Amino acid sequence: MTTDSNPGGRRGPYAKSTERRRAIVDAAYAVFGSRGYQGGSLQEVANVVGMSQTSLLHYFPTKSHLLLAVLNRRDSVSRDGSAPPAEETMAEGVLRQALFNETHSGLIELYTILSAESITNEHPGREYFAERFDTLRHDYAASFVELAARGRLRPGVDPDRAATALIALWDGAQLQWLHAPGKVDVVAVLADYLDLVILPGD
Amino acid sequence: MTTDSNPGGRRGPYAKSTERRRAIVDAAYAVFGSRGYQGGSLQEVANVVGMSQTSLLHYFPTKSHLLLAVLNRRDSVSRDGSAPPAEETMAEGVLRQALFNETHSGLIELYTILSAESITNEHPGREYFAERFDTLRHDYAASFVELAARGRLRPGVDPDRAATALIALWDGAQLQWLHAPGKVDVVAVLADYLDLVILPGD
DNA sequence: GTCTATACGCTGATAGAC
DNA sequence: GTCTATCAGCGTATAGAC
Repeated sequence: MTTDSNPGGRRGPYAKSTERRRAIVDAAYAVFGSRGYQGGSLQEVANVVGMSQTSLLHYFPTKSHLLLAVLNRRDSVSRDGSAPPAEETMAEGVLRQALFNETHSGLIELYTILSAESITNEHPGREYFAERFDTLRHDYAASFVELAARGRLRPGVDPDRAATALIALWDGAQLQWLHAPGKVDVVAVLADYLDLVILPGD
Repeated sequence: MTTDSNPGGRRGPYAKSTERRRAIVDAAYAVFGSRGYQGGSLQEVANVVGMSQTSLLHYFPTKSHLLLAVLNRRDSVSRDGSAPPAEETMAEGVLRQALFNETHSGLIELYTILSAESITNEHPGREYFAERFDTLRHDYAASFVELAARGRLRPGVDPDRAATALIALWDGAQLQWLHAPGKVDVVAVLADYLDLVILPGD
């Protein structure tokens, strides 16, 4: 079983190469996270890795390619927090992830800057974020529908709009938190909303 | 009565100069709004105005100065929507403004991109947004406290966190709206939340 | 006040030696 | 695979003629 990212397998001749790629993406993750895509440079990424800028381009032909690699890696990073319990409600999952994010501000910075930066027309991350928001809305809406079926969604609450609201609340609260970490409690804000919308179980 | 922006008064020798400055800020507003601060260039702003890039620097010595002028102008632009009724509740004001924003996407783009971009350390707009969020939280919290005093705030809702949530919801919903205008209804999302938190009057 | 000319750094990207 | 050398282009900003 071979993949594009590791065609030779773990012990193959490309093992070192995939390791190097991983180190580059790690560095780019940090650079783009703190300066944005437009604000970060390949030179700076190369410095972090400890290689020349041209060597970096040997692994990723263009800056756009590197960004897409970072974005695809982001998801796996964010899931490394702790083993998610097999049986976990949507609300529990949201709060656990929000709590995890508090200790990984680099992740939030990357997400916040790039999701806003990518609304410009030619930004290479535009499609990624449009699709991501679509998927998130769909998934959370499904969770709210499920709650409604069990009579645990507050009457009058629309599942689709609640999904949009939950995501919006999360992103917006993180933005404020990045501007003033001491003045905003992201987890509490999310918990408040979920308590408001989801009725207590039996 | 003289001000820094118009030291000679309306008919003074600086009238043409202030007019020119206004045109430049208008152009910068459009350019930074669609490409961000880092993504936009002085050359592009100059092209929109119809002057050389160096002439532009005659009015604003650096790019940072221009950005600050744009940010300070932003507020007056956003208030031009329609004469706000003298007696208007906080909720009505929020929804009216959100509705106005729908027809001025450039304003939202500017705000969304710059508020995220400015979380990077050396961004010239950093202070502006930190203070802006502070002021907004304070103002909305005061409105929620007032509602609570009249028994119109849902029991258990914390005014400070509700203020943070309202702003977060607004920003986050606009971000999603910019990525997929047809799939997100910002006004509806805000109305849902306000209906949930504010109890109906007598 | 407006322009041309220009300085000078940094950008992403290419060519080619080793 | 990694490097040096180098490219062309764009960025902000300055000097100085008119």
